[in-house]
Amino acid sequence: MHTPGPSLPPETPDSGGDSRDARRADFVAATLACLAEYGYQGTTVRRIAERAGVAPGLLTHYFSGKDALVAAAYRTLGGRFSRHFDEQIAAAGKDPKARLAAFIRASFRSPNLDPDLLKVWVNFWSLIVNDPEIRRIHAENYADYRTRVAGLVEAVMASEDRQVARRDLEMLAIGISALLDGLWLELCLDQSVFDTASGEQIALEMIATRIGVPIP
Amino acid sequence: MHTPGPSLPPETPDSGGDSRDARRADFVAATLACLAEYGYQGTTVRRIAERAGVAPGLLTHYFSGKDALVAAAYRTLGGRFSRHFDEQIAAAGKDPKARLAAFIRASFRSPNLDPDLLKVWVNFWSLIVNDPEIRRIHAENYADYRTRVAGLVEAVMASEDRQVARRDLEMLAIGISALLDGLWLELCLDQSVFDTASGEQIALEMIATRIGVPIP
DNA sequence: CCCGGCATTGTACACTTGTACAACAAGCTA
DNA sequence: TAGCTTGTTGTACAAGTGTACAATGCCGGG
Repeated sequence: MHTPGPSLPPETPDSGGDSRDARRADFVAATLACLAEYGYQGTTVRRIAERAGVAPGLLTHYFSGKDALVAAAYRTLGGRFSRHFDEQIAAAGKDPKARLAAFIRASFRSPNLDPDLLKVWVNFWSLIVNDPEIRRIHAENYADYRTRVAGLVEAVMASEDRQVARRDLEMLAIGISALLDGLWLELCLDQSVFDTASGEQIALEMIATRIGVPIP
Repeated sequence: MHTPGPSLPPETPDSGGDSRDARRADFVAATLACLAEYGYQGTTVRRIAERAGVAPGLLTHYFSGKDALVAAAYRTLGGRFSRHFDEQIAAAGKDPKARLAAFIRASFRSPNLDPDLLKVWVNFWSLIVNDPEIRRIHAENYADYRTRVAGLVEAVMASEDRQVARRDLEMLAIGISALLDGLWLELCLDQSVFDTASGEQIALEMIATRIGVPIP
């Protein structure tokens, strides 16, 4: 799957080389695939290695251990989501309402709502509770998320000549992200009750009425 | 902790006796305690037995295996929550708005928001994804939950002489339960961002504006 | 009083887990 | 080509997993 040899020797001590990062990315990809298919319980070092097409022992050569690999996978997935949101918002142009709508819709469209990714995400949620490192990453992700939501809402309000107190904006952001998380969660646990299109509509309506501004 | 001997021999084949149920309840309690303290990973048969003050081998005498015990624990916890909701709603009297408010408030008050119980709940969420039996139980719980929410909202609307289509009511119930679940989730993952009082307020405001009726 | 049937114990078993490590392969420098 | 570094393998190891089971204790009914 990969040419084994490194093309260049490490130049600086910390930038461990490009091929090394690519190999680490392979491990992360294999880990996410295993989490999606087998859950955290079934995501063993051996299965990850098998998925990556390498020997189990190689893991400790690229990561300090399984925990570090899982944390890296969580970081990667969070970054991927974040980038997806940024892209969709940017693609919506400059109108604040369109940007908020694009963000909400992005929460229910690929690659975010790939059922496999949802399963992975729920697994990470359960890890947050007990693993301090994963919790630290979550705290960052969640803070970024709330900041993003608050910014989008603030822009919409400003465009309507309405001022919102900072604290109200924060509460609003918590409520909106909770709604999206909750819809996401249930959609992940059981996709037979409602589908992504319904989830999108529910979120749009609830958020629009809450901030008192119709969203296109 | 328990008198070991059975007080009465089994009368009928299926009602296996009272003491037997009590013993099973002990196991369930120990399992929930372990889930809260160590997470699912750390909830081993040996630790459960230690918590219950019995030998590990006794588990298979009361349950077909660890999976069955965990499923029983999930069922127990869901039932406990459900009962808590019923009580709080009933205690609120007959006014539909007061009843809805009581339900929302109950979501953020003891025993529901005991941090330990939240940790347990998140662990179960991650199990739903991969365990069919747990998923089945969740489907029941979630259906009951939505029915309850829909009923409360419908009563409020009726008291305001407003009719809501069945499908709109269902979507409303999904949105409200998603909001509550999302707030619950974040409150569980990281209690430093907002507290239960804020969560309660956010939920009340968001739901009240959504259904267009102020909630006391 | 003894005895049959439970509840309960402690342990053994087969298996899986994450990690460590000696050995081999392969390319670059000199 | 020799030597060195690095990637990679396969396996071994200790620890821990859920479960099965013979043995023990203890009670109530005859």
